[in-house]
Amino acid sequence: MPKDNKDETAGPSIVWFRNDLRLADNPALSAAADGPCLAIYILDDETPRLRRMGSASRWWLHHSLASLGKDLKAKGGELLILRGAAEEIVLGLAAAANASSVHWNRRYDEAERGQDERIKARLKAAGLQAVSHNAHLLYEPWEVVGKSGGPLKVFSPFWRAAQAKGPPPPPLPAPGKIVAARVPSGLASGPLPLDALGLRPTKPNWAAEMETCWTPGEAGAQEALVDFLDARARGYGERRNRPDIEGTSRLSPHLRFGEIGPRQVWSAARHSVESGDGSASETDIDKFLSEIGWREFSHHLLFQFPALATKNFQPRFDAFPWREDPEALEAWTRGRTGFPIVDAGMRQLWRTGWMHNRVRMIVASFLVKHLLIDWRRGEEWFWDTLVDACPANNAASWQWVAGSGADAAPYFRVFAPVLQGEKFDPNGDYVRSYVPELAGIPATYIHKPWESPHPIRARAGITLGETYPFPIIKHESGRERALAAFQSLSPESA
DNA sequence: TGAAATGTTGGGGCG
DNA sequence: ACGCCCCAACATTTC
Repeated sequence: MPKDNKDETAGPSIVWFRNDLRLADNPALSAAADGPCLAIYILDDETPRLRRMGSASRWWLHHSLASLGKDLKAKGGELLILRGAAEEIVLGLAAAANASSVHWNRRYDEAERGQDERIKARLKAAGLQAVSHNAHLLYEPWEVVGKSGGPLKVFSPFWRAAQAKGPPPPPLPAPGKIVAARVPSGLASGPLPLDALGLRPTKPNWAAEMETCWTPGEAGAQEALVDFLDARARGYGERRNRPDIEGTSRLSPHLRFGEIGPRQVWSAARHSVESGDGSASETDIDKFLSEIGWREFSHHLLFQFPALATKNFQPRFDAFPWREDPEALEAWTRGRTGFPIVDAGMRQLWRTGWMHNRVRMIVASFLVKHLLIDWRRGEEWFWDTLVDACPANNAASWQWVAGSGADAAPYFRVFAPVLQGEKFDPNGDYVRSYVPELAGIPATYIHKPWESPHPIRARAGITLGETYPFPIIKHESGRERALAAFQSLSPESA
């Protein structure tokens, strides 16, 4: 960045916040905050082909923007909230403010990249600097390549190649002080109060419980990371699979909105091992960082294959005989499949905007294999209901489970909901907290209430088919039907 | 980052 | 004492 020869008479810089709602380790902000700057966020529901953010994400976004606004103000800056087609807004603002440069951190979704390219070209044509930075990933997708120079389609070689590039650069500090430039008047669409975006639910306030279990914003993200590394990272390799305990970092929505960046996570995690004051072992931390690796891999795949959310990565899956079954889909989304671990997961998602990763695999496998419903229906539901819904992770993970993805789970891997429940929620505590009608069933039967002796159900106040559903499909027959359906596809080589 | 079926082994009960 | 069966417990393969 031309720092030294900055023309003092030139106009302000603009920093355009997107998926990077933080002050620290934010290269675009640091570059723009060199002098007077305008910090903006644009809610763009208008540009064609841009995927409209889901409901749960919008709730999160509201609070994250509120937090960012406060944090900027504390440094002397100001966050301008805008709404509309970003291309016209950025160009219009840059002209009205007589800006000298516009900075942003890169996005990796195809439509978003296209938008950024168009804006960059127009800004440059207008004689401005338009500079993109990396805040979202440890390594740019195009930097990690195989020996032959091609994209890597299997996780392990990908992650090896990425790590072989050496440690990522250390995170940047937050700017010490920010000078807010004067907001030009007479903009076609001027700054709005945050509430005017209407990001929060109104009619039924379905976000009530979400308010109690999340702290959106940079401070909440840092707190989550520190809590995790200090107290919960020990034994991560095992504990991460247990939905009944707080064994994961719960950083996903913070990473999604860039309230914390992967370089900060990487640096803090490595430091906690090397300094010896973290509780976790080298193995635990490597396992944790490999989850960051999966996030990188998802973005790598999305970059190589932009249609990741809508098209099978393996074309042979185009012939898959998916079923239309609105009733089964509804039972799945509402957590009424009759399989307690599946229903608990779907209700955790609905109530908290998040689901434990192990349970995500179980419910996804159930939708795609037992119900034979297209993975895209699941992807769409998750997109709307997850606070961490991300174009890369959500699509890559669904394709992974369906078997249609890169380095995907083999088609014959069908999760058995009862066994998974018994293995990873052994006392049934997770089920009890999200399927309260089963609370009175003892651990022996909590994952298969239909097998419990009648007196036990009576004592627990359960009448199957009334207070809790019968399984909507028998596991064994669902499994066989799924295997037959997958068998009908042409082999991988074709 | 499965599950189920099938195969193998080895200890103990028992005729 | 010996072989036989049963069946965990583990290992392998098949889907």
